[in-house]
Amino acid sequence: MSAAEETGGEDTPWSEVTPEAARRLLVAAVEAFAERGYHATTTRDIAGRAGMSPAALYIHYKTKEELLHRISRIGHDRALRLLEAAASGDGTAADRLADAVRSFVRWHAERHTTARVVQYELEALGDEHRAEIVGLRRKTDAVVRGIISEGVRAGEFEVPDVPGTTLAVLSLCIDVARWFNAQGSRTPDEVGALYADLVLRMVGAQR
Amino acid sequence: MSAAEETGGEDTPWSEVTPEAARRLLVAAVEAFAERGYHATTTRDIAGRAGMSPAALYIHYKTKEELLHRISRIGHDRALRLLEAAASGDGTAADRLADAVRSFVRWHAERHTTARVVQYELEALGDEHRAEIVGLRRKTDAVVRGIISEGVRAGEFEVPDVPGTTLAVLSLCIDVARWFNAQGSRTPDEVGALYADLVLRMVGAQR
DNA sequence: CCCGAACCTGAGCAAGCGCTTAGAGGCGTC
DNA sequence: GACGCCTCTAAGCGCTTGCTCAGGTTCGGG
Repeated sequence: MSAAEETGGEDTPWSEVTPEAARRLLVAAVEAFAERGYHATTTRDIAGRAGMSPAALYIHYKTKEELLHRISRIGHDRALRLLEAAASGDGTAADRLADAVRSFVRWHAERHTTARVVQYELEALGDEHRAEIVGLRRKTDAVVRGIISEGVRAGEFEVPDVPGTTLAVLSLCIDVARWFNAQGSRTPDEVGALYADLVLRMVGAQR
Repeated sequence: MSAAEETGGEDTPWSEVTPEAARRLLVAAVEAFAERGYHATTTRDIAGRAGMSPAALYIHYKTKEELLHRISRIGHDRALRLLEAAASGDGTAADRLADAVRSFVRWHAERHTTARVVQYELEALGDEHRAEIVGLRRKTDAVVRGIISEGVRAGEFEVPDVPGTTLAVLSLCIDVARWFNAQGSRTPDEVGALYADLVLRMVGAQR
């Protein structure tokens, strides 16, 4: 089992959120935001799903936007750590790229509810919060570009446009959150394997 | 110039919408929906951008949702026609696939404002309208899967999972609408060329 | 010159929004 | 057993929302 897979299994997704009532509200918000979108979700809906009155929300969070920020922050952190774990593993660049894509995609499929909010509700954030998240996304981009660059330098990959290919690889992986359906015929593992193979083809790795 | 490129140039994007006031409202709605999202856009904002009073909107459209449906319908029609033009061209499967991706991606980049609404605001549609649009998307999927299947049958491509690869190719192309920025360093043509190359790699075409 | 149809506006309604406030209840501490 | 602290609720405030409607303007045809 690779380094990425060891840290990929996430048993208690929101364990960093305390107290328990705050976590219940946050989980309810993730569900609601993923289903309807941030703007179409009401604070009454979130509180209702958590079994509380609307006012209870404001004991744990200053605004509805703070809820989105917390979700986005934690999700981006986790996704970034998955990529960094894979990138820092040993093995060829192809191994590490496949590892990174596999665990990144698996996370986006398995936790597609969270991922949808994290990846597609960015524009609802306030200016400072959005800037913070954009910083995390740049780090994500740098990790993937790093692996691809190393593969090119080592002669493993054949990539004419490294930044463009990096963008495409990440775009492909992220969009899994949009279309993935838990009732569909593919498991997160299957999608991860398929995508790892496709990405190795994209960078011209000899497979 | 290929068949796809001939029909790809779209001079008067919303010429099918009449009268002129209805078109102005629709263009304003596209801009607003793309910037803020459907739910965060108010009818007052749309009417304001079109230089009219809020009430004027309801002379031309029954509801705000009807505006979104019209936009989505026209956009999906146009994207589907681009793909069908490329698919029905002559040339190898690789030629046609590259052609399809090139024009599809170029449309998503060039008209990324429209494409963003068309591709990412689907869930704001009412049930019957959404069902209609989902039908168009299935057609889109079938066109791409058709080209890839033909390439496999002709021995041009080497694809273990045709439906999965089709899904990935379309996902990759569609997501251009999300990240493409007109002020960025890449032109729609450049992105189209890059993506056509990447997709040929994904299907294992000998290039 | 007037009519009717098409188009548009100003004013506003009912409903729903994010968020606040006053106060009730539980709980460990002294 | 009175205390302060934390958590939560009932009620509701001020505002915005999608949408409506009575009435005004414009204009081609008779």
